[in-house]
Amino acid sequence: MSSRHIQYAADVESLPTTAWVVLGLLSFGRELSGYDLRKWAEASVRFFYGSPAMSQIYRELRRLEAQGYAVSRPAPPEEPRRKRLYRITPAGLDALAGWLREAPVEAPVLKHGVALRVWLGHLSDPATLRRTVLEHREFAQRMLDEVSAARAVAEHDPTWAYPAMIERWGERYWAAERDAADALLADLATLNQQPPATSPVP
Amino acid sequence: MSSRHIQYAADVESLPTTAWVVLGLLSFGRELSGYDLRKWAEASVRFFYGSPAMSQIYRELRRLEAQGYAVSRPAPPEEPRRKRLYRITPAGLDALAGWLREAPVEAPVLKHGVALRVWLGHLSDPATLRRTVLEHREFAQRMLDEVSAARAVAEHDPTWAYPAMIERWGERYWAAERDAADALLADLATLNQQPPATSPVP
DNA sequence: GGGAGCATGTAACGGGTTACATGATTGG
DNA sequence: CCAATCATGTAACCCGTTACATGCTCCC
Repeated sequence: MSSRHIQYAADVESLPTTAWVVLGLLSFGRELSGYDLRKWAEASVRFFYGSPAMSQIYRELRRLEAQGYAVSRPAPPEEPRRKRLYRITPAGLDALAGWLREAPVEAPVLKHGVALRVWLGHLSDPATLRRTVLEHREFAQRMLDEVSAARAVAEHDPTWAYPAMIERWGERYWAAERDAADALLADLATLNQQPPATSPVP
Repeated sequence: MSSRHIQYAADVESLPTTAWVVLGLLSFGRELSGYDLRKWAEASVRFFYGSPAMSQIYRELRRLEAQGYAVSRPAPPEEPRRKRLYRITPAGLDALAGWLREAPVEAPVLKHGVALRVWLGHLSDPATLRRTVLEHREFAQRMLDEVSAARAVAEHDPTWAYPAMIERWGERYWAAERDAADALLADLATLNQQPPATSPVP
């Protein structure tokens, strides 16, 4: 109803990024349920953007459908389970492409509880710190293993070239995270050797 | 008022992590204003946990004081500016140490808008993708420079051993982030060379 | 004089979480 | 038969953000 001419954005009540993530999953062309989307997000998006809660996914799906960016239908009776399948619309593809073109890229968000704890090391003890970092090292290794497994699946198919590329990126990221944990463990060790630093013979 | 005997936690209506971050800043012993805390967070915590909004810091300070974890006083009249200075209390130190000892370490939160965009590369174009990643590369380099500068300040003082250690960790983290961006740029380049991949001689 | 930075807040909003509720189907 | 998984939601909560309001002081 506005008198302005706006090309791509008649009604863009700008959606939260999570909505674009969900629409992004649908943009690969498959018809999926909320549950499916969750599983897939756990196996892909999780490594670089976390994975939204189920309830959040359902909310975004309803919103996307209200916006005309997706359509849904109940699964046909042949399907054993009652569920609702979502598909992206041309308008949805357009909107997603427009978001990619125009929305400014937000700075990456990092909340690193392990770094926070070491930073407050003066209120902790060496053993606890060491254990915390070691657990994180194992977590990073696990993430690396999982993202590697995910990548192995969709390799060599040009349709999945970009997801595969980001999975490679994820491998590098989590390998670096593991290595940084190792370096931190080494730093912690040298710090603990220092206090009795009245070294007899230099 | 409870009949139970609970050593460290008579009334722990568990605070959000941001409150512990603010209390953590105060745990280094200085008496600071909300504004001071914000500046300091920008120069330290930001590199591994983001930096909360001013309004959030003020809110947490009020809450910490209500809990008895911090006390405040107006700055003395000698100070040119009207402000309120906060100091950690023994109870606050106790509570923070208790949190470090007992609270489970949350998994690190990562929301990487650049990875998200490349993951959706099929809806974008090579030039845009390349520019996005390049900008991120520069962002990571900037973060690296800034954390290095911060580290240079407090080096070699045992009081700041743990913060310095985390600044070293931050340098590794942001260097790795920059290198991962470079690797991603290389991957993007090879992908763009591939489409005319009817290679004449294998 | 005026802009940059100092300093403290209030108000509105909403995104994303956990907890809860419900019920079907599959497979050991 | 019973647990795990599939499948979809509602309700409450609150963290954290942006936008706004206010006024001071420093320095060019």
